[in-house]
Amino acid sequence: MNVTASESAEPARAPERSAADTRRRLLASGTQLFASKGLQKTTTVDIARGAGVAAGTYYLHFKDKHELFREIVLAAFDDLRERLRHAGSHAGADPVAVVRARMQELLAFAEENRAVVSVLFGRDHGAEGLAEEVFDLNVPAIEAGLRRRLGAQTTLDPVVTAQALAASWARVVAWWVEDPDRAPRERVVDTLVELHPFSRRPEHG
Amino acid sequence: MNVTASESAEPARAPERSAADTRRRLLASGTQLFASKGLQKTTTVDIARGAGVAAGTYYLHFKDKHELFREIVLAAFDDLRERLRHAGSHAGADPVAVVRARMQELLAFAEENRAVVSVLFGRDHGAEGLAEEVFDLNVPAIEAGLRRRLGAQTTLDPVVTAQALAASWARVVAWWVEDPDRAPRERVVDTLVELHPFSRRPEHG
Amino acid sequence: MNVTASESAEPARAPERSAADTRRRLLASGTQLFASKGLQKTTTVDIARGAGVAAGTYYLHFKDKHELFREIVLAAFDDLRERLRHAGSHAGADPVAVVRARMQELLAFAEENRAVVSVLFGRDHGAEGLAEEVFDLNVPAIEAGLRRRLGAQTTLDPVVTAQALAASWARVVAWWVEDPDRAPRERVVDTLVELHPFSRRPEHG
Amino acid sequence: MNVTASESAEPARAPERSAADTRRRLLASGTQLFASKGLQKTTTVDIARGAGVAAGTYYLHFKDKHELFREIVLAAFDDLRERLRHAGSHAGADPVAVVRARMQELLAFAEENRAVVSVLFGRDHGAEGLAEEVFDLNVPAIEAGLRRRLGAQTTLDPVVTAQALAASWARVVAWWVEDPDRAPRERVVDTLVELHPFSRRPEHG
DNA sequence: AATGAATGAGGGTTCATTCAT
DNA sequence: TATGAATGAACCCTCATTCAT
Repeated sequence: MNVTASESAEPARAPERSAADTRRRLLASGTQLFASKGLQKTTTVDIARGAGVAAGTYYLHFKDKHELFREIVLAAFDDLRERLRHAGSHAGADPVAVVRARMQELLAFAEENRAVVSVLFGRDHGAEGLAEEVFDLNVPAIEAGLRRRLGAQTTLDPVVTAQALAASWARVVAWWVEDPDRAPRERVVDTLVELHPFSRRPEHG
Repeated sequence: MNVTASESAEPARAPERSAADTRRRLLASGTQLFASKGLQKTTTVDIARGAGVAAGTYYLHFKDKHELFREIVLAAFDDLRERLRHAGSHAGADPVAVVRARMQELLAFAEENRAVVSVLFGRDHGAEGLAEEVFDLNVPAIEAGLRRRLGAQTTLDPVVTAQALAASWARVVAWWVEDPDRAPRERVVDTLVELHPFSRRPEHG
Repeated sequence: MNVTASESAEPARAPERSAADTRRRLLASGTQLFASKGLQKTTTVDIARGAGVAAGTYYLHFKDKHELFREIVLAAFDDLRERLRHAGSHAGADPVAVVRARMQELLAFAEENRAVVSVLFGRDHGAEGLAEEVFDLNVPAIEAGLRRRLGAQTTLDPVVTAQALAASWARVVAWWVEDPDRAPRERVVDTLVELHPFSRRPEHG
Repeated sequence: MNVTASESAEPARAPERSAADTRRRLLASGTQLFASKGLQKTTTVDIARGAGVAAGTYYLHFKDKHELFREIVLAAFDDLRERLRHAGSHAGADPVAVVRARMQELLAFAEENRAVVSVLFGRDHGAEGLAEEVFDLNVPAIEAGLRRRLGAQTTLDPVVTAQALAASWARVVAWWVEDPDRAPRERVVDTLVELHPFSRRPEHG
């Protein structure tokens, strides 16, 4: 990943104004701007300026305005998905515990990546549907989990439920991230867990 | 204005290419386009063309590109809100029955106003937040209802729950309206009702 | 010109909403608007509205936007010219007395026709040069007067002097009319008279 | 930046199609067009074309249509004011000599900057009052000069006189610049000097 | 890799003028 | 005469993208 001329003399330092670094700074600048103004009101020139480079430099790293957005969204989703998977697999066999672990992880992620979460889940700032599409990719997984657990004994339609859950998580997390003082983190987790169908007491006694 | 039943004295027809009619056609054209391409990709020229009038005519009826959008959103929300209120007030005292009546009304509205629902609840098409803002206006009402019913005996935070519910309804309705064959209407209603906290069996036997 | 149903009972009154009246009102509305916003920022629709008629009515009375302006300017100049001629011819043979009489008349006219004076002499509001052209038509007359009186004995070029005088009168009158409290009318007259070359004491004794 | 006399080390030429150069060409093009057609009839596209660049390039250098105009007017007035001040301060103590020096400088300036003078003093081409406003800024200085010299012994009101003089200079210079053959430059100077109140022989003997 | 000036298509908006009623 | 909705050309301005250096 790095360093053109690292022999041994320089223990760690390198001309870290390298291409990779510029790319990183463009990503950071873009994330910031997309989170605050949305895709459509953010210009490539703004992004470049925010990264401290000239306008044309942007196009050495990304083929057009949308590629940077795509990159941010895809990387963030991959990261988040990985964290959620991991959180779930460590929670034991109790489905409610898994849900809780995942909600906790979701809010932790949100707290650490506020700008990114705004881009992913915030009300559209002209995102052209990418974030939404990627988001939809995860709905089937939710649906599968529901099917597995709920079986046939409820009136809950798994597809509809998956849509509902995904939307409520996205909304709550985006809302909370805007201002984490709106509610204590644990309260949010508790509520999301409680709202989940798995928390529902068995149909009969 | 209501020519349909005119006596006979009138020569024949009124200027039926009246301003009000053009305005209506612009609204229809705009709704269609906003639903399919979003606010930002829709041009005033498109809207005018869709209404069968010249570009400048748009501005005789709406002061700028956003006024038409505002008009659609505000009128639709007013209409919907009224229908929901009415549905609720006819459902008796059982809170679950109220929820069910409202979900039914919501889906009926969606079926009758597919394009409008896309604009209201669809994934942002560059809506500049108006639909979202208006939507938020309704969250407090949901929250108040929750507070009244849930009391202090649950772990559900009313604010968080309101966000979650509003988001899930919006998403489900937008998703369903895209293609009503995705699920039978009653199935959707049942699911939404079941997911609502009021359907939850009381905490203690 | 008028009256659909005037029998005889009404001695003098007539539906003075006749064509001539509409025309007059358009002229008045235009004068007002040209004076306050200038030719270019005034729209024909504004003029019509100001006259209490529909947009299209304007074109029944004036062939285009400029004809109304032309009318105002030409009529006002004719009126002013006539008044100045008359004032001069009543002032006797003393050239300075003639100048004084004319300056007095000019300021009287200005006071009575503030809006019109703004249009005629005010700083261009996008007047497309008509007022200026018409104004120039009067410079030769001033020049002729100077030639007659000054003869060859001065260093004053009559053409240059005529330009200078015309411009100073126009400017002073427009400036004064904006707010007549800026200087007492007689003071303005005295100054203009004093500045006129005829007030200059003879070259030699 | 000043390439003209570069040694030899430099490969050959700098990007002489530099921003500063383009900016200069836009200013020149704008001055030309404003002088001939006025602010309002000049389009930014015209200006760009006149400068040999694309339409959008205009906005890299000026934020809107008026900024270029402002720039021209302000720079020209600054320049002119400086030259007049300098001319006056070199003319000795005789007030008439000062006036003469300034009138000479004014006409020299006009001859060297015909287009700019048209913009500054020409009959309004829809200038939106900027030139006029800036012009007015100079009237108080004229007024102060008059007050100092004239004292209380005349009937001349300094404010009115200042308006009259400023207007006559502006008009004469604009008129003369349109076609300098209209009068020999010295003749114009002589006339303006003679018309100035300072040239007036003392009130008594 | 980087620069940054330049490009030019395209969108929103205005308004003088027309014309069917 | 009057109405007033409609027209459509034209203008200002933005910004994603290119390219010579």
